[in-house]
Formats: sequence, C-alpha cells, structure tokens
Amino acid sequence: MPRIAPIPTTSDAPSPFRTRAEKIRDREEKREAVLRAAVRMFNARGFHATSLDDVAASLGISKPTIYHYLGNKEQVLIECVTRGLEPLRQAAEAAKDEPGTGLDRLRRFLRHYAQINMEDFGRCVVRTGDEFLSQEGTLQFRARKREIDMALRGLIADGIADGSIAPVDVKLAAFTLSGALNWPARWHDPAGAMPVEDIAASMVDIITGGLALRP
Amino acid sequence: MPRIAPIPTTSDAPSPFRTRAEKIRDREEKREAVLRAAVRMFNARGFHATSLDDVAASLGISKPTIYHYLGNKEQVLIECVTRGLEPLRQAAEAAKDEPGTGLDRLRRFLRHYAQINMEDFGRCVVRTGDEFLSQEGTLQFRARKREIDMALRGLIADGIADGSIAPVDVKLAAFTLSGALNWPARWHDPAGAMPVEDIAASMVDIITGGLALRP
DNA sequence: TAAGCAATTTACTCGTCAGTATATAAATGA
DNA sequence: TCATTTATATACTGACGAGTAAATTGCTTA
Repeated sequence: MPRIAPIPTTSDAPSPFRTRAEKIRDREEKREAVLRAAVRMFNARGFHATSLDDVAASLGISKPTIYHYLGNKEQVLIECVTRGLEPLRQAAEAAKDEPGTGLDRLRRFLRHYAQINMEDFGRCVVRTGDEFLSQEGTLQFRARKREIDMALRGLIADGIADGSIAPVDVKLAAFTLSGALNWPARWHDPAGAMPVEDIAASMVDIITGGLALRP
Repeated sequence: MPRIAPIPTTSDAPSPFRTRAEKIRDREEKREAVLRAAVRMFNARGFHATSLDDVAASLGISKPTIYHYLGNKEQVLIECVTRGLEPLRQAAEAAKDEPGTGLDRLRRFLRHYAQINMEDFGRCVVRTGDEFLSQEGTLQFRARKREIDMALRGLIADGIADGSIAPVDVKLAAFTLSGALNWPARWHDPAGAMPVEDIAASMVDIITGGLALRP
C-alpha cells in the first residue's frame, strides 16, 4: 500500500482529482448510463432495430466507447435483462419468508412483479425473446427466469396446501398469472395518469379475485 | 366470352391443363404456402432474424418468387397478422349475438381467443410489435386490434350490467385478460401433450373464477 | 406465328451495422 | 522522465440481407 490516506475534503467542495475508488465509481456510472440509454431504445424500437451507433449518439459518445465498457451488443442486452431479473429474484426470495397465507404472500409478490415489469429493465426482460440471444445466453436467461417461475409456483402450491387458493393446475396458473402481469411491458405508458402501484394492485385483484361476481 | 365450356373431366383423372379458375386457385395456394412458411419462421426466430432468402429456401424456391407473390417483406408480415386477426374478429362478432349472461359470452369468447393465439397466425399477431411495421402499417394493425379489444370490453361491460361480472375497471380488466391469454404465444409448444382446448379452458377458468378459494 | 403475359431464375446493387484497427491525449506510476 | 494504462475518437472492414435487373421458359391469345 504505497498510497497515503487522502486528507478528507469538505464535502461541498468536490476535488477535481479523483481517488482510485472514485474512478471505479465513475466507470460504473458510465456503464450504467450506457445501459439505461440502451434499454430505453430497445424497449422503444426493439433490439434488432436499435444500433449501437444510435445508442452512442443518444449519449453524445461514439460506438467504440460502448465497446470499451461492454464487450458487444449481446452483452449489453444481457446486462439489461440481468438488471431487470434481479429485483424479481429478490422479490421472489423475500416472499418465501413473509407472514400470511399462501394467497396473501402470492398477492404481495404479484404486485411487486407487476410493478417491476413496468420499469425500464423489467420491460426489457419481458420483451426479450430467446431469438435475441446466443445459445449460451439463452440458457442463462432461461435458468434465471425459471428460478422466478419456480418461486411463483411454490407460492401457489403453498396457498393450495393451506386452503387459501383453489386447487388449480399449478404450472398453468403460474403461466396465466405471469402472462397477465407481463403484458403491461407492451402497453403501459410511463407517462400515463394512473400510478403504477394502482395498476398493479387492480390487476392482481382481478386475477386473484376472478371476474365472476361472488354471491 | 370467346371461351367454349370445357368438357367435364372425370374427377379421378385430373387434367394437367389448368382452367383459368384453377390457375387463380394455384396462385392463391402458392401465396398461402409462402405465408405459412414465413409465419412459422417469424414465430420461431423473430421477424428481423428471418430473411426472405431463408423462407424461400425452406420452400425450395428463390427470393424473387416471393416478391412475385407478395410485394415486400412488410407485406408478408401484414398478410400474416391479417390472417391471425381475422378469426379473432369473427369470434368477437359472433360473441355479440350469443345467448347467456355477459359472463357466459365472455368465457366462450376468451376460450376462442386463447386457442387462436396458439395457432401459427395468431401467435404472429401477438409477437408482432409496432416496431416491425411502417407508420401506415402500424396504424392499420392497431385499428384492427382495437376493434377486438373494444369487443372484449363490451362483453365485460355487459356482464357488469347484468350482474354476472364484478364491477371492475373495464379497460384494465380487458388488458389483464388479453395479456394472460396472449402469453401462450410465447411459451406454448404445439407438440405439447395437453390439447389446446384444455389449456384454453383451464386458463379461462383461472382468470374468470379467480385463484382465491371461494367459501 | 408473333406478341404478350406469367412464373421463375441467376446475378447483381446498395445500405446498414456489428465489430476492429489505429491514433491520441491524459493520468498514473516506476 | 519514460513506460503503461485508461478513455476516447476517426475511419475502416466484412457480412448480411432487402430489393431489383434482366434473362428464360412456356402458355395464351390476337
């Protein structure tokens, strides 16, 4: 460690000289900026219809800069879906250890799920088909999604076991629920009037409560 | 009419000389064959990842032949989604004049809807985002889909009016239902064991009946 | 029989875009 | 002070793929 600890600067006068840690953070920030710009364009125009030249231009940089931070176009997409999948994974994990009946926990998880699917990276997950990735990428992607699907099925099974959920086909129910809550990735307009939380809550009410009027 | 009526041939010995009507039908058949080959590849690999050379090769013909029957690549896609939308439109129209409560009619329609979305052209409708079409194409496509969405909303509203459906937000409910039933276009495997009718029926039960166990 | 039309091919053009080679300038460190 | 690393740019290559030009063959019709 040949480096002397820097004298702490007053926090309101940021030095133009960056420490090693700061530079690592700078780099991260730039990476993230590239990913956010990319995911927005992927969502708006589709992966194949978006060139990395476009993405670079939208940030006022050049294409090789993107290649400097992220190896290639597929890598950009993979990082985007990873960022979309991560909060889903966390929500799924959290749902396991929560109190309440299976139905209660399922409903909480589904509201999370719906909201994440209306955010930039979540939308990208839904819109990314296997067509876009290499064989290896597809395998990883599917494995990650499967993890979440399995958690969802687990919650449904729990609910059936404790009597809070009707005895349905678990796999089919999981597909049906996720389909309903994935679809906003296609139609939801972030500029819309209705808050995301409300949309999520209403959709979950519809699919768990059912449309038929209860006597 | 300078043409003499042909002597009727025995039906088990088809003549190699085609009449005018036969030639028109031949042409139609070839068009359809191109569209069917194209839609399969679009569904399997995505629109952008499918070249018309690929489609032609899969039929043992050359690319200009496709251009002979269909003006350009967008036209191919438009014809595919048209063929997917048409049965949906018919089902929506038929649902209006059927007997039963709003809920009954809705459920019947939804089962149709789900099944169509598991067929080649129906899947293509679901998987075709606005990204793929020109401005004009997008407008037409959206208008057609809107027609079906409106029919769906109408059925839900009818059910609410006659008391068979709970008083939900109609627009959101329509999006939720269609989302759930669109999703099989992504995951359903036509070679799967479970018959399409059964999948459709189960999914419709889940979304109309709701997951929560009824006391 | 000649003109025209329908169906189909081979062999192109042209644009786009992922990815790369190379240069440069600044900061870091020996 | 000199070598190395980091960040960035300009300018290229190479592939792919939509769409077209032009030739061919055979049938239809004046």
